Amino acid sequence: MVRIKKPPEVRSNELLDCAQRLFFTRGYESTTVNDIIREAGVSKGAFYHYFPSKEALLETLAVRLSRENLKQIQPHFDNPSINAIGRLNALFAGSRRLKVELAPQLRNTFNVLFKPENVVLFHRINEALTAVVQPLLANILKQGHAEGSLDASDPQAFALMLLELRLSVGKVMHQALKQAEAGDIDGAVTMLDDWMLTYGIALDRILKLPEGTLQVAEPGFARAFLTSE
Amino acid sequence: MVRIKKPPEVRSNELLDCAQRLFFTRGYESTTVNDIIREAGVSKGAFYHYFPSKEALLETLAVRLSRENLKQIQPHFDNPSINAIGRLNALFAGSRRLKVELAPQLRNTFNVLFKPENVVLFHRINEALTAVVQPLLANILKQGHAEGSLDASDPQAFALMLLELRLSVGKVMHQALKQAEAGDIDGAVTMLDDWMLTYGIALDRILKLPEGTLQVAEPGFARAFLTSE
DNA sequence: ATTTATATAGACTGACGGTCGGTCTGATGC
DNA sequence: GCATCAGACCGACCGTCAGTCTATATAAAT
Repeated sequence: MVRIKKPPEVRSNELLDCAQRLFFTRGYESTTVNDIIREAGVSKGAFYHYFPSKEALLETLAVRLSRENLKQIQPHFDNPSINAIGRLNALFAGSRRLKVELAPQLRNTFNVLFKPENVVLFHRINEALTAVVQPLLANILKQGHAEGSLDASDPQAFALMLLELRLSVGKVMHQALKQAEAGDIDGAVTMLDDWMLTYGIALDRILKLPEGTLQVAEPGFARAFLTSE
Repeated sequence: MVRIKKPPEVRSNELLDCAQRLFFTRGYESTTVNDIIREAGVSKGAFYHYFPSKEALLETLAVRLSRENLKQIQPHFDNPSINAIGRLNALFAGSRRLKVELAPQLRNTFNVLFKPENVVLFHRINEALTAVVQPLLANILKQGHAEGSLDASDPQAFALMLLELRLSVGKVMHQALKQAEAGDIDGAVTMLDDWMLTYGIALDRILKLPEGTLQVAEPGFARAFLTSE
């Protein structure tokens, strides 16, 4: 094979790109290192020059993804001028906008990440994201606690719990997706809407807020997410 | 090798036993099928006579474990004579008793299950357990909602969320264990106690109960769990 | 120009999950 | 007592895959 040399950063990013594309279509386990290097047009030696193992590549990828994700929602995290409730709602609104905009992609992502054979992929990404988001979320909660606008005596703990709760919504989104794909779109929409409602209620209660304070979803969100092309 | 024949149920249970022991000491990925059959004194053929794959064995094991676990806490689930709050507290008390009794074993289990290389093992077991426990928990919540003693408009959703929350405690227990093993026992005890407190608060709030109604831990629980031999 | 460090190639290895052809045993029917 | 059969059990073998190793091309440094 011809020997092509590229700046190291370009190469490793190319590898990450290919890996990401493959992981998110075929899944982590069933994507082989050979698949990745074939796709990237690179030799085994080059691959292992950049990453000590397939796992390490996954780790790097997870970090990259969570960094990218953070960049998108960062604005809502560091705006201490508005109060904590406002920041939380801005956060929800922002991620909602993102979700609807990228719905088709995101649906696919969800479908992949929640497949049982992709637990490893899911877990790594979620862990990286949690590591990045938890302290920021805790910060907002701390601000709110100081302001007296919400009640999170142990911000770190509450932050982790909120993130954990989010997973249950993820699970249900996945379930709804399957149901929608099976044809029962209305049933799926109703289910997801109900859950988002319950999710919002749970969050309000955890932070001792009047019900309806945190807006995690808006009417029509479920349908928009499940059906938009 | 000498050919020894045993009733199918005995054999498959032996295989499950060995697999369980190995998975919980070395981890899932790093236990090979050859390890299992060596330990069980059985041939490859026999193994694949009973289980179509290593994964299928894990699945069966997860189901077995969740069934066993359920048997231990079953009594607290089906006693509709007392009210829902009482049942929930009985459930917590029961699982607490179990935790302290089996602390050393359980510590080991936690340490294994939360290792990043054991996500698959963890996920399968947790999923099987959730599938079994969620409906029962939802039942209690429904009863409580009907009684008016707690507020869980969507029992299924709340049940899943409670189970999800439980995981955050699991994560922290693991963290505390590591800290304790590193020598900082007092720090670990304090951390875990704080989290259990916060956990209890979160549960109370989610179900709209006065703070302190649900007793997820008692003073000294963290120390007992972390230090008992 | 020569050395050194870095980047790339790709054949090769070892381990592992899984398969396959076959054997052994005990039960059933005659 | 013998033939037949199912299914428990054996273990050599296979294909795949992550990871290693040696060789070499290229750029940078001396």
